[in-house]
Amino acid sequence: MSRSTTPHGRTGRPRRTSRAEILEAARRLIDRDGWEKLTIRRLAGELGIGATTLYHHVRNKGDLLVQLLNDHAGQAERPTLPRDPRERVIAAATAMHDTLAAWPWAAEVLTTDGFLGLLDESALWTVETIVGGAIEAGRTPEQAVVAFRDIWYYTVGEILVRAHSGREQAQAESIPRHEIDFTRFDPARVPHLAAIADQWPALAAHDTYPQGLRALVDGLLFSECPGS
Amino acid sequence: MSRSTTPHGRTGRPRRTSRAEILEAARRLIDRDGWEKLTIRRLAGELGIGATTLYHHVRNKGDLLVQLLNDHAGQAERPTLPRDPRERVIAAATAMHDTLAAWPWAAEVLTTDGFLGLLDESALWTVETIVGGAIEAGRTPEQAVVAFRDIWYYTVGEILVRAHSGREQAQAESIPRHEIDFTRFDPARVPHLAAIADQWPALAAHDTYPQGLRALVDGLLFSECPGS
DNA sequence: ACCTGAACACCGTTCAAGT
DNA sequence: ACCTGAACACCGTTCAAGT
Repeated sequence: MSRSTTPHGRTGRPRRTSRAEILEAARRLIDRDGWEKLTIRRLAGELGIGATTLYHHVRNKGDLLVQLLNDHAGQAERPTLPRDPRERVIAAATAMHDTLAAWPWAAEVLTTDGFLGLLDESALWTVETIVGGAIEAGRTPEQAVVAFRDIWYYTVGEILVRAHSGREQAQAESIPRHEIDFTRFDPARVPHLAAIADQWPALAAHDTYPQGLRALVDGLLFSECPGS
Repeated sequence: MSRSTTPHGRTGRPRRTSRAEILEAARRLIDRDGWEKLTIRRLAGELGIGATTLYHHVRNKGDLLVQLLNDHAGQAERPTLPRDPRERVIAAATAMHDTLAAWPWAAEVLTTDGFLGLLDESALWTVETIVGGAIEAGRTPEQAVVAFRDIWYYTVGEILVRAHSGREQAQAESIPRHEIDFTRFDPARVPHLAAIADQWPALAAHDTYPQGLRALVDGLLFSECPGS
């Protein structure tokens, strides 16, 4: 009982670096320098410890990311869900989207079909809500799973495209981002692109996720002409 | 006229490494070792030249990928397009999808909103066809661009998720892919997931791109109850 | 039980020099 | 005009050793 500060009752050298400290430092690093800069070595530097010490707290870099992700998902607040199944599916998908959009690196980690196995329940309520809503809308469980995956594909695609677009000025353009030369379009070969050329940049700036989501949900779950 | 073998009429040391050779070696490397292994250094090794020599033919790694991508897109054959606008949009999106699915790294490169500026016309016909089809279906040019982008998000998401899932055995799982433990789902908290748990792996194996695409296209372009 | 430096096997990219 | 080795500033990860 003389060591009430070591809860596990372990003996030996007291740990100087906690899981919470590591995740906090990682978040600080991401917020300050961008998530591309989150490396094992830099994180160790941020913590003031040797790079190799980190491997006593984290299995590898992937493990670090998964821990960070679950922590992030756990902190996001759950919206109140509408009764109507269509609106409920949309609310859940939007919550999923917004949580990931705030931390685009998470989407990168989650581009894995087995990603479900890595999430804890604080993040899984979105999946549950979408599948449940689809079933309530009259789909079979199989169709509901397919609907979830299609919504997932759309969501992750939107986030990744936007995340990579956003790094424009942040990164010293490794892929040359020469402004799109729309005048180059040959009206004879690509007439619609040529006609729309000058409006494209303005249109590309819009956030079209919500409309696209509604279209996808309607097509997946309510294709028999919504008339209620 | 004494140097008809140097078409540009240049003088000096003849080039030993051509653009075609570089792209061919890169393809060989990708096919043999996987695209994660395509590095400037390995590619140079494959060609039997110094890594730094490559920088006389390629601006940087991003430039190499874009060249490879345009080359790949140029070789893909164009399907005959249906007259019906819905089927035409779907055919174009599917062609886009299939071309990228064969080379998933391309999708990674293309997760950039400015990607259009990097493609040449052999790849742009899909964009043109989708935008044109949407307009023919009665959408405004603005809506047509939004529709294209939503289809693009869905397509790129599907490919990236599948590409990263496929590396399961290829890569020494850096992110732990412990088989999803579906029994862990608490029926009280995630009832639908718990109920569907045992069927999930089988459902996840299915290719749902075509159905999802149809749903999205219907929702985007034909939401006013298709009854023709 | 916890932390460490040195080392391994890599990256992309630049620069001054060679032919 | 083309090609080169050496070097710079990084990676993730492992291992034997220290406290």
